[in-house]
Amino acid sequence: MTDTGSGWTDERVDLLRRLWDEGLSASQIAAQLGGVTRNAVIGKVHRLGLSGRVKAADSPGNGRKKPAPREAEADNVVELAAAADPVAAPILSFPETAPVIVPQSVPLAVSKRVTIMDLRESMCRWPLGDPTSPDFHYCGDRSITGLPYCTHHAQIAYQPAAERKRDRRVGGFR
DNA sequence: CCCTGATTCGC
DNA sequence: GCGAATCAGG
Repeated sequence: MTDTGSGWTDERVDLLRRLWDEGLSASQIAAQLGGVTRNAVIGKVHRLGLSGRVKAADSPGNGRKKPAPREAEADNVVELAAAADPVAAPILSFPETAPVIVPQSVPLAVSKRVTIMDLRESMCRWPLGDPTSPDFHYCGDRSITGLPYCTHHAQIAYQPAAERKRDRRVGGFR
């Protein structure tokens, strides 16, 4: 079905160009493209003659910092989440189908109830439940560094345009 | 240890 | 052309 794996199609190269331009790291881009490693991305970037881009506002130095987005008032959670993650914003304001993603289904009894207060930079921000409900929480799994979601949810959130049109699995937003 | 991009080089 | 392995570094 279309190209799901690697293979630098025009679409993928274009996406690579835009993301690299936006300042995303090679690993972040690789995660979104899917089917490729950061090495592949870097290699391609160099072959395309795109290196040395504009410094991205990023402090990958190391250490435990990042205050984590807080100051939340339970009601604008979705907006706050989007604001905190420019990359996720376009997803939440998603056109076509899907009106504001408000996945729901997970049995609250089993959920870990990771509220926005518990969220750390390295935790998946995939929203679970109704944002207006006090039960609203986040996935909380280890997120792909730099991305707001874990590998599982990143795949759901970032579907390449090419395959997105044909593949839309929403049967339950696990 | 986490991560970053750069380079090499067999395929 | 591609990208894993490697390198050099924060």
